[in-house]
Amino acid sequence: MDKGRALIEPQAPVEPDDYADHRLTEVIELFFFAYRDFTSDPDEILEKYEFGRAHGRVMHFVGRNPGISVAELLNILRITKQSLARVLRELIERGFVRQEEGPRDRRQRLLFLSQAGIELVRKVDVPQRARVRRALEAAGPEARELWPGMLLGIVNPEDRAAVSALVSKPRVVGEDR
Amino acid sequence: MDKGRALIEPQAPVEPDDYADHRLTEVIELFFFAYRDFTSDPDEILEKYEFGRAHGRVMHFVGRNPGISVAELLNILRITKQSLARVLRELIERGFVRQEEGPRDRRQRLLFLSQAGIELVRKVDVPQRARVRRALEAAGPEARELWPGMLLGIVNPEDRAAVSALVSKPRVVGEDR
DNA sequence: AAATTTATGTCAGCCATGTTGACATAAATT
DNA sequence: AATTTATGTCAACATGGCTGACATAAATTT
Repeated sequence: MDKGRALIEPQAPVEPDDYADHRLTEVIELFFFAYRDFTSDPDEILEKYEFGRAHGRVMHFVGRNPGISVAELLNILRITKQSLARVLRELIERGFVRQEEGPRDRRQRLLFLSQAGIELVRKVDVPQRARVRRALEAAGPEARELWPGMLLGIVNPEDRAAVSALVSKPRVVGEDR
Repeated sequence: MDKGRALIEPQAPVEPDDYADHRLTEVIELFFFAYRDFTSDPDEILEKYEFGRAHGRVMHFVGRNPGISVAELLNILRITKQSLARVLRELIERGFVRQEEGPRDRRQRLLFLSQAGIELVRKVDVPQRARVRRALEAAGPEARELWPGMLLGIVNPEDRAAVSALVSKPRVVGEDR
């Protein structure tokens, strides 16, 4: 029903200003649609375990940062400790996450994935990674190098250094590949 | 505390497979962080009006597609009509959205932004557009052309045509620029 | 040693936004 | 005249956020 113009190469170039302006709208809307589908893969799998998106996020970041403290995890997720406590309790009770007393600071409860947790994270990652892989391949080699910088450009400037350090850590969960 | 490797240009190239594999993880995590900050701009402004993110989304897409039917809007948002009804009722009661009987099909309730709605959408858009503009500029001209295709590659294949048509429609809300 | 700060946990209640299921109405279509 | 479609509505429930108040143990400061 909606004809619209071609997405990648607009047929009739409009004025430069309008063009740049419209490109912003395009990216904003695509961001919404992309994220909507991007999150659907994990959701489906977690549902089978009676877990939600929040559980998936916690497991992901614990898996990527074994021994992370609760405070550090809170800083990544940007939620309150009360919100985290709920999902964390369930993950621990059901044996997907394990806590250890901090060796230096015994107040800390360092977080680790159990074997079950590692396996679930892997399972959740499969379709999501496949989705991103397809998008990277379709976009071509130049795009592959540009993706991370572009996404990082959306992040708040004051958080970029921390985010950059975090995402560039080598993979830990799934020592295989 | 976290050193990590440089994000954009890894210092020591690792094995090709590992590299590609890690790039996927990187993009997945960056997508989370980017979306987290991306949505924070609208949230702050809508809060002042005692509206939520859901109201913002409805106003955005109604503004972009004046005269859209409820069914079409539901198909964009992918939520249930009961969920939509709640926010839509508030938006209509408070005079940000207006309904008109469909001229051909009198069962339809076509949706339009009121003047107040147009103004609020513009207000909400300002920081979000600025954020994306900065990211586009920082990423360089090649990236600017690659963004939309890359994001579209994340969308479910069967929805791409519809999404593409939708986002490439010329701007309507904010006839100015 | 005592006082304070920090890391974490917990209880209780609230809010926004999603869900399902059932039913209602008017208009369009068969 | 019967059926389908577009929309709305009621009710109940789930998830994942939030605030505020308070508790405990360990580390740090005075």
